[in-house]
Amino acid sequence: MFARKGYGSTGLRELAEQAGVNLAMVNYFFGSKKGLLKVILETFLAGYHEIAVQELTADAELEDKVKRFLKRIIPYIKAHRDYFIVTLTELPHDDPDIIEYKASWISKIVDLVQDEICTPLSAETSREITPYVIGPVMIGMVAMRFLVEPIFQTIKPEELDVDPYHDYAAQIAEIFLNGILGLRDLQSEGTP
Amino acid sequence: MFARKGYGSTGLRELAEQAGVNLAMVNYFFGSKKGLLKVILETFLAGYHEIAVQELTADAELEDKVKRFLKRIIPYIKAHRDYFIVTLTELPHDDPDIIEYKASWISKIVDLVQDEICTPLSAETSREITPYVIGPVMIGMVAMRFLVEPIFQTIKPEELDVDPYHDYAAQIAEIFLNGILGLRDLQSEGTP
DNA sequence: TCTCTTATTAAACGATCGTTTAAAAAGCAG
DNA sequence: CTGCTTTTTAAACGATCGTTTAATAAGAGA
Repeated sequence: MFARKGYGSTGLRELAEQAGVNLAMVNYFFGSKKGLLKVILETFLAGYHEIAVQELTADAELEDKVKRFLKRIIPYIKAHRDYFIVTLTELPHDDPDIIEYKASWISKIVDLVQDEICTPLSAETSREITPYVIGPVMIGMVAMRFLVEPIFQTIKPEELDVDPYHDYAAQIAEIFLNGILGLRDLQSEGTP
Repeated sequence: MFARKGYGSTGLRELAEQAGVNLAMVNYFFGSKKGLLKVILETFLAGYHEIAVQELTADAELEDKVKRFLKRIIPYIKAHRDYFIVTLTELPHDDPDIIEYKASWISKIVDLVQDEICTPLSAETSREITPYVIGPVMIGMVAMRFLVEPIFQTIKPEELDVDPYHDYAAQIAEIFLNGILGLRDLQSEGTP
């Protein structure tokens, strides 16, 4: 409901009703409405970070690590789409508590991108890109699709039967790696 | 206030107070709270679409068109950051009225990307990518930075004095064009 | 069974929500 | 000034908000 209607527009009564529990249970278990939001953020970001650590710190080439990361993170986002949308769209909102909480997670991911992508990248190529550029670029490439998908379903209903995410990870990986590495063969696997 | 607190969490009384007008004026001029949201969406999307038309339908090479588009659209988003955040973060929310309204704009942009990027791309290279992939990818690359910037300012306050968007358009253009074209010279202009 | 902790409930709290109303103020052509 | 439209105001509308309270029910260990 947070993902669909927005955090602020979701009432706890309707939420409790849909969950099949009493209204007071929300505050009893989560402390407050914001506490419920925090659990959503925590759940998604912890899972995201775990995948990033596992795939990006692996002992492999930069290219393979990025490919494997994308091949895992895209199904992860797809499976937890609502949590992801909440995490993303509630990002800039002004609660200092929430901001600082997310900052602690994102800080870890930034360090990871720095060590595992930016540093190897400047060694392999002559390119110097900060994680503050490349991080949002990578996430943005992957993520925006999920945000606009409800609208795409409105304007493109005839192709809804085929999986729009077929080979999506491979396509994103190729574009991203081409983008940061500068040169790649056009006919790589996964893309027609 | 919509960008900072979220649409649903923003009250019209506080909004009217910050605007220095009477509460009833909002409904008098905008009809409803949702009407105010629509004006924000209309304003941003109309400006975005206009830039896309001007730069992407120009008589030039695909590469130049994309570069020029990004060089204009990034300052545009930067200048209308709040409108952009509202347009983006209120994207998937479930009001059919809002969904259909945005769909009409995004449909135009999708057609533009199809005609001006995807079609020329499949001619120049052997690559077939739909606008439903490449559109979100391009916007996502550009946009995510603006979403996470408040958090970056928390975890990276020491570099706040330098403009984080210096050469940003050129960097994004290079990564994106490398990404979709597959091969590019590493030492292009604008990137150290 | 008894005791103590945990879970669940209905009800009410004060506050704020978006919207509407009716009247006053301002603006303006004739 | 006069008549008429547009703008602005204060007040109130009913509804819903997140949260709390106090009482009851359920559960679990001794």
